[in-house]
Amino acid sequence: MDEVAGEKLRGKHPVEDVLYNRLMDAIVDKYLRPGQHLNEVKLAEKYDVPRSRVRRVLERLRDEDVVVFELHRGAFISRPTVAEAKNVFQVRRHLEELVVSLACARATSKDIAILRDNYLREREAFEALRPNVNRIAAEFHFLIAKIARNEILEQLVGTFIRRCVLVQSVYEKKSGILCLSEEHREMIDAIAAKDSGAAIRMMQHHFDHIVASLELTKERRLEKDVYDFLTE
Amino acid sequence: MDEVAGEKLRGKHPVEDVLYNRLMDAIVDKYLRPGQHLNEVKLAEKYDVPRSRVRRVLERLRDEDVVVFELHRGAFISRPTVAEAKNVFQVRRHLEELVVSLACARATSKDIAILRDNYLREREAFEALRPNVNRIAAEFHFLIAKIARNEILEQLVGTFIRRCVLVQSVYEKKSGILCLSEEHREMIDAIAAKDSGAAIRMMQHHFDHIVASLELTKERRLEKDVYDFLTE
DNA sequence: TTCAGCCATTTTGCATGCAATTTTTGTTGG
DNA sequence: CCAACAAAAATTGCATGCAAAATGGCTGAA
Repeated sequence: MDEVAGEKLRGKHPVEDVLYNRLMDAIVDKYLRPGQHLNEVKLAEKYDVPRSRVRRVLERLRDEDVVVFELHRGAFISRPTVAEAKNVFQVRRHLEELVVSLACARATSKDIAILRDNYLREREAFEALRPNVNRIAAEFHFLIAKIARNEILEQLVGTFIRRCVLVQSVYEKKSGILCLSEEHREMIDAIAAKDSGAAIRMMQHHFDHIVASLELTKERRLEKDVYDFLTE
Repeated sequence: MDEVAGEKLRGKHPVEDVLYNRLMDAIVDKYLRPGQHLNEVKLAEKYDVPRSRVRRVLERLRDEDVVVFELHRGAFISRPTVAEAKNVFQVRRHLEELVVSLACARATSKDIAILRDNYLREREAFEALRPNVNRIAAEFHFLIAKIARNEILEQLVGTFIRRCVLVQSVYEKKSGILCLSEEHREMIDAIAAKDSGAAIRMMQHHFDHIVASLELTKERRLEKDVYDFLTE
């Protein structure tokens, strides 16, 4: 999940990467929720970096559509609408069809081992009710993308995974925390067998289940909830 | 091709959009070729804007992978490698399969009319040997993306179209300037008939032909060619 | 003549500071 | 007591200026 590192040519700075990763992790772990305002000077003070760097990082996040800038109001964690949510998942689903197809053709036994390791970690985290299940599950999809051996696709899928986390952060039904790791396991088997037809079908079903776990009928506004917790 | 306009919320500025569009047009029209260095102060003087704005625009182009920054050397039009070229086209082809599929389902008669108009303009420009054929042809693909009515997909396809122009700018075989407008016409017919199966196949063949028109066997370095014309 | 090493120039990277705008708070009048 | 208005505080947007780094030219020695 760290396609950020190792970019010396661009005007990137290790300090910025730290802040970038912290913020992104906070978003993926759903600690920072959509609608949240990100104060530049406070972030700058907290991490002891000049404000210009904070701003640079926020702009980087904006370019990934993870935060939104409002004129003279600053940066906010972006709050996808229902339409955006559907569109993002539609595109991601399609992208990952290509991903598994390529992964089936190119996966080595070592790749499969890495996937199986991820499965075990996800299962373990799920059973122990650890909060980082989501991150491990997201990593699974990113690992397949790496196996596809198309760097542009890999990077693209990475950004879509993060955007989808944001969507889930807003629209996920709290009730049914369904276990999706078994679907991951089945997909690994299909990839290992190089059965791309089966793998693509599994991926489609997998996304059907994920989207089904979302409440995409009405808009939700999270930032209000912060104050509305009294009125409900 | 202008998904830039109308974004007041982001910290964007009309003056920046002008420069952005100028640069992007220059790239799409293959006036600015890959490897070209972009001097910040000269651009700033030419368009009479502070350097900070030029820089902002260049960073925006960098985020679309159209320019590359090298540390303390500045911005260059990015020069895709053979591997990148293949990967970009692979992803774009797959994305546009989804695009036509959706377009078939959602195209109105007005949409079809817009496409046919584009076809006529492309054909006309082709026969008149006008240099803007490429831009019109690129616009065709963008128009279909708009018809698909998925804004995220639309925007994404837009960036991939531009990256592919860059690839063609480097790797296109000079010899056979083949006429692709007929394939566009056939695709319009398929979309009008709402025959998504046929439309997808057409799109695939279309991309086969485009990729076939590229010389993707060896790396090409354009900026060297400027000087290598003596040695060949 | 040629090449290595050094200095000057050019160009970018980035921190600082000011101006513009929003948000909040305090006050006054109804 | 509440609403409307005004002033102040906070926060962002952005231009300017300086420091760091790379390129190109120049001198001197082999």
